[in-house]
Amino acid sequence: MATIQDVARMAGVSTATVSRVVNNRQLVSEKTALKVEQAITELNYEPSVLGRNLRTSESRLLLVLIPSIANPFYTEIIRGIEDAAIDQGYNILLCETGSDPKREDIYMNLVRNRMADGIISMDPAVNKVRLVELAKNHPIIQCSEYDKDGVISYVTIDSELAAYDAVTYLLEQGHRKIGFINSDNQYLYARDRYSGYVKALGEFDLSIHKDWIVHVERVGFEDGQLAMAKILATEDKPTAVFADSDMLAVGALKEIHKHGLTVPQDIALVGFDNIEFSAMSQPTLTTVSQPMYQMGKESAMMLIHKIKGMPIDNVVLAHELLIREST
Amino acid sequence: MATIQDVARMAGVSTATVSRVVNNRQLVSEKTALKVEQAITELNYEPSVLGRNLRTSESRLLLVLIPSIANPFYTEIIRGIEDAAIDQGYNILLCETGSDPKREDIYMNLVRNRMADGIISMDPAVNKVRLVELAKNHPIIQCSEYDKDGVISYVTIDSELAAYDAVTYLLEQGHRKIGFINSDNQYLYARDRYSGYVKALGEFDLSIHKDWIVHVERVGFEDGQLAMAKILATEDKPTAVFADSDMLAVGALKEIHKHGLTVPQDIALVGFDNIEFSAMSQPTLTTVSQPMYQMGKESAMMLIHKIKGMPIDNVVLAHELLIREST
DNA sequence: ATGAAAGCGCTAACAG
DNA sequence: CTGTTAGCGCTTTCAT
Repeated sequence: MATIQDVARMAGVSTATVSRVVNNRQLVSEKTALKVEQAITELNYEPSVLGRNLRTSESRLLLVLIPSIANPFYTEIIRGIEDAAIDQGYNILLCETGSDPKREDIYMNLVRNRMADGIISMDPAVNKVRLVELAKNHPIIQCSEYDKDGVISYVTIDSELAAYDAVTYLLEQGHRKIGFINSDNQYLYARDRYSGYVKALGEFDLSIHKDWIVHVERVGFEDGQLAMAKILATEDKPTAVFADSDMLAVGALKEIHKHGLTVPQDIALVGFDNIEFSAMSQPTLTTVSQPMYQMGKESAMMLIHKIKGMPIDNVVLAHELLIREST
Repeated sequence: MATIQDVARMAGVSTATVSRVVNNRQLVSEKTALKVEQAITELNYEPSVLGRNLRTSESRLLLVLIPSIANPFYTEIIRGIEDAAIDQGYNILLCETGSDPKREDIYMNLVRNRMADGIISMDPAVNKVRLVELAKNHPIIQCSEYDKDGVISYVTIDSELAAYDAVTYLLEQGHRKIGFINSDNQYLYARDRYSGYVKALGEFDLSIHKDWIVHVERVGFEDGQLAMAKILATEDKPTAVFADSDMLAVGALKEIHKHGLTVPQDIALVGFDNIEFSAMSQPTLTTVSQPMYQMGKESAMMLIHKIKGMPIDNVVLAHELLIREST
């Protein structure tokens, strides 16, 4: 591996000149620049980012914390982050935490250690205390998940309004018995969506029917199945169900079919997130779509601005109800 | 940000001693170690990996190249890589290339620049020339995809045998008209699976029926739909279809339903990969399962061994035919 | 336009 | 057991 020294020696110039050629060609005379470039190709020289970073103390690497890459919800967001980051000369480091504090620690240390310049956290289960602590000294943005009162800047949608819109749509379709498969209340978005659900029912003078509300710990296919099984086991079954996530909805769908019922004839179903598969299921899923690509893009830009010391504001983006075959 | 110097000064020792406490506590007397640790917590010191890496010229970072994180096939593999890597004191850098040479370049440069110690490539469309070139100077492993004659070590399954097994199973079920949705022939695995398909048919004295074989450019849901539409448009429809990937199979499933046909009664369907969704579709998909977690684990271990200069051998793992509702 | 020299934060001989 | 010292590869004043 050739170093800047080797190039300098071969070109008969100083390392400073080589560095200039690599970074600011215009500061060097055409003639020497040519000599240097020749040496560079000859030696197959590639500057060591390590040396450069140590000197400039920036890595141009962005950390993206996600609980699981298996969750398709994050796919589009990440694409948005990536595009914006690369456009700004940054690369991203995808970190799957599995919501495991140990893994989180390893990755958070990467920014402490100056291996990365900042973090975009999308993990709703992340250790908030540690994250806030870290945010004191390092640029950190939350995407999708957030704290209302928090010190950490965020990009998100209005979860309460989104749930309100979905449930209101079902009500307008004539449904009066509406079930709700929701995430654990430890998550702010779950509490927000619950508020939206309650508010929508309230406007139609409907009261809460506890049996129709099921909380799940994880947001997976099986959890959706189990939750739906519980709802179907109630005496007075709902005619529509709003699920907090498409993964849950797809699980619910499977369970409904298993009971010999049809969607949307027997039970209407609304999901959340507009993951790729929600358009592939049988029937396709009505769902609340978040502007995921844009969320990613916005958070990357916010983070980079923060890294550069520019002022930033929280961003709340608009959602959209996608009406498909399941309602 | 405190540096090792600050800690040394505060503890009244040399930087070497601080370094020892951080890396090899046992080389330092209990008393001084305590003093140093006190200073470390006091100053909230975190060693800079940049400095360390520059010195040791290793980053303990592994690059994982995938075409798309959206493809669930890679999920389990990555989990395997991650577990093995973390266990060995390495972290992984997930790089989505989108099979775009420019993106690939950026990521490949990361190892040239000594930001990463090695690469696990899972991109079948990766620029082979560049990869082979890079492999001359840097540790690189291919996972799932590979070159038979190649210089790059790999972990994979026997694609030909896997396809042979799947098609033979359909033949044993009594099917004689078997369609095949295959990836583009530029991919070695596609050619291998074609051989397996031909071989199985040959053993039952069946000849190739060109109309029943459709090649797709991408391995997505829509591609599966389109391919199946073509097959269903043939005069003499097959009674079974083998798809090169579960994503294709799920698309095919949708198309079959659209035509008012039933699986497996009218058409039996076999997928490939055993992605999570293959167990969620309606009906669930018979599929060829690759030992994805183990593939990931093996490739990570191989790469780390290679980085450490240990000798390594190619690995071919066993597949398994998972019989479910679609056949 | 170019070179000399200092130093980013760390580790690893070597010496004591 | 501990300190001294010499860099790892690079950028960036400060001179010239």
